[in-house]
Amino acid sequence: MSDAHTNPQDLLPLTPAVFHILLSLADGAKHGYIIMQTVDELSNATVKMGPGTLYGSIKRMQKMNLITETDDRPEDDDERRRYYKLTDFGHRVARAEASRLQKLVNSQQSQRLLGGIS
Amino acid sequence: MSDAHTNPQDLLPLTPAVFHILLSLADGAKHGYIIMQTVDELSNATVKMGPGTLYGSIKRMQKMNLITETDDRPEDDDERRRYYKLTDFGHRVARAEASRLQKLVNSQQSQRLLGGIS
DNA sequence: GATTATTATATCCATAACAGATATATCCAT
DNA sequence: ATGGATATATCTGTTATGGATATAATAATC
Repeated sequence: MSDAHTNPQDLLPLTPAVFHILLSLADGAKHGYIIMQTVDELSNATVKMGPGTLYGSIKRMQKMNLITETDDRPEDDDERRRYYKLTDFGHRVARAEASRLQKLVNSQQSQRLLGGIS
Repeated sequence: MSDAHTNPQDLLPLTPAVFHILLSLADGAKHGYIIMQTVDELSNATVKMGPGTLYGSIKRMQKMNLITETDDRPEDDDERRRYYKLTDFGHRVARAEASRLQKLVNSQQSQRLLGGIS
């Protein structure tokens, strides 16, 4: 569709909200409300994602083909819930962003702050 | 002034622009134009910070007491240049943000993307 | 069974952050 | 002296975010 020829690098850097949503979906499909809670936990309550940011981001991420809605759900599940999962492309983009951040925090400059190097 | 009693954690998460500027100042005072170039290099040209973002961020960061302007400069230096350095508070905040990101990329979810864990 | 709190999605609006264009002026090399 | 790079600064439009509000279904309590 709109990816395939798109280099994941071209989407970097991701906005923090988008990256956190991708991260929370890394271990499987989730619905919006759980995504919010996961982000809260994952970030030790540092990142508080309100509904505006969440559902707005979800819409944009669908257009970018980073995530798709899935019908896969448990039986007798709350029907209000809408589940989303990573696309292959979304997975590649998430990996690229994780890698970018990893390099950043492992950089000379970051290590100087954290460690430190003299 | 406005910090001292402020917990660095309260300012997290930093915006990417602010964090990159703090990072670029981690090894010493720099002037704006060099900060821009440093950010470009530091991010492997992924983050391109235009003048609007740079000088706007610098203003905000001064108000937040993350950086201060310094008179310390080489002799016969281009007088247009304005040098900025980290405050102690800015240093602590930068360290806190670096630490937060480090935890994030070392998290279960990130490792799953990068590695991976099954 | 009625009532309340929680879960869940969605939109709206004000603000903040950002990207890019424009402006201005100095420095440096040719 | 002319032109290109350096350097700061502001302005404007766009995007992202946070928080409030709305609505309704589910679950818990009484």
